[in-house]
Amino acid sequence: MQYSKSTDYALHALLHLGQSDRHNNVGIKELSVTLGVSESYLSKIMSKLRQDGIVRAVPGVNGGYELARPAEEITFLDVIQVIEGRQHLFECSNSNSQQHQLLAEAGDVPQEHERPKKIGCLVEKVMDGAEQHLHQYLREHTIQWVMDEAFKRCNHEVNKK
Amino acid sequence: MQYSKSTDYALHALLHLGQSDRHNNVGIKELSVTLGVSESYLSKIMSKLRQDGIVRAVPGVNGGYELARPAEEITFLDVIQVIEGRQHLFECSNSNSQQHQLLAEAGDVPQEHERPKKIGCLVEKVMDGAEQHLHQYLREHTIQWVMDEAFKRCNHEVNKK
DNA sequence: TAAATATGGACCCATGATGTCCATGATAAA
DNA sequence: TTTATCATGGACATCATGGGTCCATATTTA
Ligand code: SF4
Ligand code: SF4
Repeated sequence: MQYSKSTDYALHALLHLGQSDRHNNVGIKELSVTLGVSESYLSKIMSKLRQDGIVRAVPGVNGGYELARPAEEITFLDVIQVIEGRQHLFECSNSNSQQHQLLAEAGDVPQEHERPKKIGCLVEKVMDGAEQHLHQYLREHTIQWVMDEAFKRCNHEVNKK
Repeated sequence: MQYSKSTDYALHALLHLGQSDRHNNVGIKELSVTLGVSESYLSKIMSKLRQDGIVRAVPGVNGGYELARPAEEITFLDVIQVIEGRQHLFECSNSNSQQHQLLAEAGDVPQEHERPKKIGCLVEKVMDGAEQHLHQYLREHTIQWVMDEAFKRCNHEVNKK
């Protein structure tokens, strides 16, 4: 259970776009040599990012990519969800087993008025809770945050001299 | 990016063991029909759980599995790490690219005394931080917790009548 | 128009998840 | 001691997905 390499590439590509000047779009070629990934593969990733409104793309001579919105509005969660999809971390695969009856209905039979009762599974409750915590943290960190931190470190390094 | 079905099965198997009486071990056959999974496959999972000290197994007539320690000491994180492994959620795959130089050294050259400086990557810092939050939540929820909640619900249902 | 650039479909390969089957070993009951 | 019961682990089989390449096409600017 790991994030794919594509997520790695996407994050680094966005960081490069962020560091480049605004309104100065950078082509797939430059991104490719900077990240050390083939143009073919990287273009697939950039295409996804464009479809989800993270970057803008302009074809033709001197074309390329640029961030579609300020770097402080692009969170890690945004990027990850574009690449990895939005499926839940945990999805029950045997809700028709005997186990399910026990856990979901807690050994009791609530048959009045035929309500299915939608109590909500306890296992999913834990897993979804965990996922929420993960997502909250990823939502609080943006591309801009990384660039800011890098800048601070740079200054600190200079002051030490 | 999703937890595997094996994790699902492992959790449910442990819940079943927890609900069964202590010192009354349950065989792979019973687990198999309860969860609706083949004996062959489920036994692979139970074997893993045994190797990591989550359950105990005794062969022979009237043999089977039982929890190796109290249910309140078996966390969701324990189970997940046994099945999914202990690799990090994010592992950098291109630390020799040009990007890396920029981010890890923040555009500066700390060449005094040849220290590699081990500053720590900012991207990994975010991802590992997120992973810590995820793990913390999973560490706080145990097999016993699920059983307790199910019990509460059962009581609540009875009181309403 | 021509060169540069992004887009998207078709395809390939390696790896891992899921699952089955069987030979072997260990244990307790008869 | 014998035997039925049960767990263990290796060898496969199958399938989905990640990771990646190649090429034909469309779009834009010089
Ligand atoms: S109790 Fe929850 S996880 Fe278990 S089978 Fe039912 S829905 Fe699935
Ligand atoms: S900056 Fe971090 S994530 Fe990026 S290449 Fe270096 S180690 Fe990897």
